[in-house]
Parts: sequence; C-alpha cells; structure tokens
Amino acid sequence: MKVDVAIPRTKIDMFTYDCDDDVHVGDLVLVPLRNKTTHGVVVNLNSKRPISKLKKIIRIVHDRFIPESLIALYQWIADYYLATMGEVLRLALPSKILKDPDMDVPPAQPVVTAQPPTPTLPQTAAIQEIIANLDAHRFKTYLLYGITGSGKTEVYLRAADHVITQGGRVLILVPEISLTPLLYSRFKERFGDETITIHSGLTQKQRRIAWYAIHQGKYKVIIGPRSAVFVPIPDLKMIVVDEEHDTSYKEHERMPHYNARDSAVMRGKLENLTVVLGSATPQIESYHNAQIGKYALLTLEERIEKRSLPQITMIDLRSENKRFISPALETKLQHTLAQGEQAIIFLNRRGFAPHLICPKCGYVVRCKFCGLPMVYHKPNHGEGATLSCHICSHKTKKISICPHCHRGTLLYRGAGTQRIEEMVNRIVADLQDKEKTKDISDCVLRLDRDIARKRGQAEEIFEKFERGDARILLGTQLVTKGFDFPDVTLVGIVNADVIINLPDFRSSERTFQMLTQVAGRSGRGAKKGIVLMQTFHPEQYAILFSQLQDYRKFYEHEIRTRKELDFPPFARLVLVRVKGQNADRIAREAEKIAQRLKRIKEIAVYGPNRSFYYKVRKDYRVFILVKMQKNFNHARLRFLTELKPSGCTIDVDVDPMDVF
DNA sequence: AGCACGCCGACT
DNA sequence: GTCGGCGTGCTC
Repeated sequence: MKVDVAIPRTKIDMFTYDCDDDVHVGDLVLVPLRNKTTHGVVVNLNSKRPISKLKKIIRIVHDRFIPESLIALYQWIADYYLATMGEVLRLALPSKILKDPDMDVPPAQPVVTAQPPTPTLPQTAAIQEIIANLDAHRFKTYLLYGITGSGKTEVYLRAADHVITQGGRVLILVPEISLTPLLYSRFKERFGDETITIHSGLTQKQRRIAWYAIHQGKYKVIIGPRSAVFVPIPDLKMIVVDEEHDTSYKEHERMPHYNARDSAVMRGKLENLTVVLGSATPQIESYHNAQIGKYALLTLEERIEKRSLPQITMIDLRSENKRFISPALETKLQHTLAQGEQAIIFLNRRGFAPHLICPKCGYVVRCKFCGLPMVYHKPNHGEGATLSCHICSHKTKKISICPHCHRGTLLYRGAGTQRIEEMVNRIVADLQDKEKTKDISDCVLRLDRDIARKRGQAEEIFEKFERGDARILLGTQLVTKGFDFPDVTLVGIVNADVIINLPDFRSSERTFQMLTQVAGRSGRGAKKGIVLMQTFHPEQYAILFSQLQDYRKFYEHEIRTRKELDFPPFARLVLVRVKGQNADRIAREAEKIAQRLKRIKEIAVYGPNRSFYYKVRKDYRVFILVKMQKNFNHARLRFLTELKPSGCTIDVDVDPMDVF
C-alpha cells in the first residue's frame, strides 16, 4: 500500500511511502528520509501522489497515535491557512514528544474541595442550555456574552462538572499572556488533581509528561493556550475558549497562521462537541456569527450578587493643560486611599518617557535600526538608565546632550508607567502630609514587562496587591485581566487613546475591548466602583461606547462600518508580508506578486504598501492586502506560499489580526 | 524545516 | 594552504 506521511519540522506537505496493509491513518511511524530516519504521522491511505521511487515505512511506532478526527482538523488548518501538514505537525507534535514516546504516568487523584456558589438566574439559564446540548451529543457553538463580573467562569465550571459526571473530558483554551491564575485556581479547587495546565513555563520534560498523561486520558480538565487545541484528548465533549476575542489566539509569527478559536470550532464540528466561546467584549466576527445563527447566543447582562457596573467618567485631556494626571483623577485617587480602598491605574505604555527631544533643534532620538523614537527607561533591577526601541529591543545608554546640534539638553516628552509611578508616589506623599496619621508609604505597585520579566513575578505582585500590602496597582495591559480584586473601587485610565490611531481596521474594536476590560476591574466587590477615563478623543465612538458600557451599540456602529468598507466579517482578508534587507529588491518582488494577484479578477488587491513599521532591525517590510468574498476559494492563493525569491521572506496570513 | 553541497574571505 | 560564511536545492 502507498500512504502519505506528514513529517513535523519539514516545510513539505507530506511524503509518500510504501508499507504493508496494517497501517492506519493517525499511526506514528518511523520512516527513512534522506540518509536518516525520522518520525512521521500517516495522514492518507491509498496515496495517489505520483512519486516514482518509494521507500518503505520502517515500522509503526504507535498504532492510531492521533485520532482520525484530529488528522482531519490538522488537514483543515493546513488547507485553510495555506500551510503544509509538515508545518501543522510541528505544533501538534512538539519536538520532545517524539523523543521517547509512550511514557507511563501515574493517574491523577480527584479531590473535590470547593463549595460551588449558587448561580444567578441568567447563569442558570446558560448552564441549562449548554447541558441540554451536551446531553444531545451534537455539535453546537455558543457565544457566551457576559459583561465583566457576570460570572462566566461559573458557567464553564458547571458545564464542565456535567461533562465529567458523564465520564467525558473538557478542554479550556485561555489567552497566552494572562496565564489566568484565577481561572486555573477556580478549576483546581473544583476538580482537584483532575485538572492540568499546559503553560509556557513548563520544561520540555514536564511538557512531555503532561502530553502523554492527557493522551492517555489521565486528566478530565485540560487548560492551555492556543496550541492546546492540537492535543489528542480521549472522550472530549466540550471546548471552552475563554476571552475568545483575545488576539493571542491567533498565531501571527509563523506558519501555520491559525486562529485557535476558529480551529476549536472546527474541532467541535469534526468531533461532535459543544463549544463555548466566552467574552465580555466578543470579537465583531463572533457576535456577527451569533446574529446570523451560526453560533447560539447566551447572555449574562448583570453582575453576580446584584453588583452594579462602575460609573465611568470621561476627562477631556484637551482642557487639562498637558497634565498627565488630571486634578480630578488626583482627587479621586486620594479619596480612594483615604477610604481605605484600592485603585488600579492603567497606561498602555512602558518606560519613563516615549521620546527624548532637543528643545533647541527639535531632534528626536531614534533607533538606528528601525527609525522609531527610542523610549527612555529609568534604572530597573540594577540595570542603568537606557534608551530602548520597543520594536526591536535595541538598547543604548541614556544621553543628555543633543547628538545633532550639541547645544540642547534633551527633554522628556510624554509619559510611560515609570513616570506615572513617580507622580502617583508624589500624590500619595501629599496625602500623607495632609492626613498626617497613617503611613501609606510603599503603597504603589508597578506591573509591566520591565518589572515582571520572569514567570511568577507578575503573580507575586498580584498576590501582594490582593493581600492589601499595596493600595495602588499601576501598569500596562498586564493589570487588565487574570485576577479579581474585590477592594478596587477606582480604575484610572491615564490615556484611553494609545491604540486608537493605529492604521488598522480593528483599532476601534481593540480600543473598545481594552477600555471595557480594564474598566471592568472596578467595583467587583461589595462597594460600588468608579472609572476615570482620560482621553483626547471623547467623541470617538469606541471611547464613547466604552464609557456608556454598551457593547451592542458599539457592535451596531462597528458592523455598519465594516459593511460599508466591505471588511470582515463581510469579506475575507489575506495579508501578504514581504520582508528583506534590500529595500529595492523587496519593493520589486512585492510589485511582481501584486501584479500576479491582480490577474485574478474575483479578488481586490491593495498595495504593495510600506508597513507601519517599515524598517525593523535589518529588515524592510512591505505588504499586500488581498480582499475576497467568503465564497471565493482562497486555496487559489496557495502559490504565494511557494514563491521564494532570493533575499526576500514572504509570509501569507489568512484572516490576519493586524493589517499594518 | 533541516541538511548537504558549493564557492569566496580571515586565520593556525 | 584551511575554517566557515550563508545562497541554493532536495527530501517520498
């Protein structure tokens, strides 16, 4: 028999081998390749590929290693994202998995500890709906739209509990960055050691042990980031995608450029599962799918325990005289501290100042590799003051005198978290002078990637804040998710506009999501919360609707815009990125590609254009945006992935998250 | 993707 | 004279 074998870590789709008739789809096999042997997975029987001189499979290492339904998922991913099976298998079977297959793992012990809370009425309705579908054993995708603090996790837990009682298993996908210690601990306290996480901090060995334990069915609840969608799980009944709008579900670095949420829905279809996509701010495409009946909509529109949403007040920075922290925010912050409550201050920008500018000649210090302004960082962990490029991470020593005119002393322009930290510390000190009595020094905690470099450091800061050892948590996106702080009654958003002006059709959506998520940190306990949102664009609809806390109004506005401009979900996008060290060469090659694309009359071709980050390190980057109707067979664009002009790297991204 | 082959610069 | 740079080409 002739069979097709996909080999992980090759760029080639599949290889064809001769073998006996006892081979099945999904078998892990050892095959000769060149002058070596390697592992591969059988993906097709009775191959029709016209290869003349076939080699023979050496042996079957593991019979039916990957179930046929998962091979079908891998094939769908390879087809849809214009990748090869070899590339998909790299993610499905990470390198160390194959080193020493079939290791034995001790079984997990179930420990039930936590007393589950009583669900609210809307939670009960959602749970019942999901359970009814689980009992019917049919494929269905739910979009669980639940506002911040409405208790989506309890819905997941109850549904998971039902699955486990019936002898099934559950896969929970979580966003990469958040690592969601909260979600994990809630599953752990409900299902004990039957829960396992596959997070990025695992060593290769731990990862292999976990993989085989899951493969052998030793765990009931599997929690992991996007790559967990590839893991074989026996008797899988349900997949939950928490924070389904999160961009980390999309692999944007390399092939395959898959979206784990959409892959989870496809896995649900192929394995006949119940799929639950949860979010307080669903991606526009997802809510649209719920509107047209592709997904079933479940809503949770009240917070648990009758808590109310915070009151959000906008502060127009145009009338604030260039102050980074307005008097209103300063007053509220002092008030919050005086009341013994906690506050979160959010700014989506690291460092002390985003620019260094010369007052004499206007020169701005820029990265010599990327051309973008260098960010000034004050000393962190024993590392001295530096200038850092946030695109390529290139660092230089801080300079004081303008290197251009040699006359001016460089000034700081703008503010990052370090600068805001200094200001907040001053506000705290002022309050202490006024109130005299209580010592609230050392009460500000900063959390950003400069502080939390290693795994566990972010958790340490979160735990310190949770214990009440600090009163103000100040930081970047890291502070917007993962933990629940009941004593936080004030959220201050230093600048709501940071990502609104990116040249991307999703910049409004991203802004709305970010603001809604961070605002949702306020008032999650017994006391009512408030949010102060500083902005230069109070009339911009993403900012306005986030202040009104009205997802539906935002959706209605956004979907109209998408319709008018014929953007997703109405059309499909494919982004072709071309990069290389020679600017002229990539411009020429990109132009050739664009010309070739323009011969396909069913598609619209935009570009080539220079990328928003045109030069990064040694590379220049241009892109071509291709837009097509959903019924266009985009497999016709596969030729793009097979081009290899010398000196250029071409990257093809179906359903890109960023188009700049 | 890896890995070999192959032709041009700074070293024992 | 060699070690090694990474451009090109192939793997069933």
